[in-house]
Amino acid sequence: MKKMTKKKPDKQALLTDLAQHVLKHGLNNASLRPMAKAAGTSDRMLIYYFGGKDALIAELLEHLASQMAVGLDRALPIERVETEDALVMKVLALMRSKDFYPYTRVWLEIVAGAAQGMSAHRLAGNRIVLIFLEWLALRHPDGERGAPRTLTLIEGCLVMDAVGHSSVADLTYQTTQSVSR
Amino acid sequence: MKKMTKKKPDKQALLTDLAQHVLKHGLNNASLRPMAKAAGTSDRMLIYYFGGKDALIAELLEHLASQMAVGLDRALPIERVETEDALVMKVLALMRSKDFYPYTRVWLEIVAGAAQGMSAHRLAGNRIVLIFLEWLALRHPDGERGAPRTLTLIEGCLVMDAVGHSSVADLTYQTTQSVSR
DNA sequence: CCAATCCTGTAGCGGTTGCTACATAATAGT
DNA sequence: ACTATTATGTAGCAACCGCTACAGGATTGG
Repeated sequence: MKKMTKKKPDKQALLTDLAQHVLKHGLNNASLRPMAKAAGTSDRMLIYYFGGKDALIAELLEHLASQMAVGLDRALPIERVETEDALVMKVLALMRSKDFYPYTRVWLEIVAGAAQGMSAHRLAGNRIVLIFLEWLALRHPDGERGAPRTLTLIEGCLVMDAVGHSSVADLTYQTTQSVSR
Repeated sequence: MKKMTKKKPDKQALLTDLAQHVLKHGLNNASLRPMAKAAGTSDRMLIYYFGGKDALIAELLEHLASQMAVGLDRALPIERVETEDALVMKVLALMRSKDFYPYTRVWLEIVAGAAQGMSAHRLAGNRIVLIFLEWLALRHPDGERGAPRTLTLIEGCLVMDAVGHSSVADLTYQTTQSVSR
């Protein structure tokens, strides 16, 4: 009974194609048949591999989180930035960049889904924040002590960007002058 | 030819019921037939009144924005709060409250939709931010100069909340001590 | 009162959704 | 070589989607 020989045919490759499709077309309207076509298979096979759409989405989100992690690591070297403002500026430039923005977009979908109580989204979103925090801590002038606040600020900026208020977002770090706290 | 007598039968009342349904069940999965049932009509009539689903959603988002505005005004009196941190704390408590959270939830859906390029969502989201900024400026210790940064911070906190990282959100204002900027 | 317009219910259309039944081909293990 | 397991295509199902055609009822202007 040696049945554990070939369990995963190429699931990883499949996931990469699926992620590609979702990054381009969004997570909400991702239905089996279009995704299957994008991955070069049939809906029939997707369900065969993953067991159902929910499971597929869960694995896909997990994959996206990892992919996002390596993208982050590759984008900015591990070295401390002088000030929080400079760090926010750099990170925002990355998140808005043509290459990375698809991830930002699907990230916001994950957040919305999590808020609606979808557990897979909540799980993946939670992990992504952890990844991000760790990543930030290595570059933040205050290390892991400063990362949470900075991340929160960045997320707020992404929200502003999404609804066409990038200028509001920029106001939060360009003006370093005194703010009564 | 006096045809302009009864143009809007009760559209406003309809919108209120529709909004109620969306606040409870989410914006993404809002399809005509369930919404119609929630509003006491038929999908047939919804399309007759609004012209189509897209137009309905657009009007609905507009309605939600207004409803949100009055909700905000009613929740906190117009008086300046001592510090930014205290203000953030108060606003967050509101956004997380049982009564208001449905709005927060659909707000995140609007943001995600806007990021996906849905114009109605972008429009409504943009307006909501303006409403929020104005509302904040009247309560912020620094007035309209401090509102943008505070709003961005709050939005970031909402994102953290959504994915189960409220503690990260709270770290951003509970610790008022020095942060190198 | 008649006719024109407005309102609304019924039924259905063409499309998509996730998923399954069935048959078959390929690939093993012995 | 035979058999058991795995892999994959074809066809289709029941449910839902937004929307429309049609008909009849209600209302209103003349």
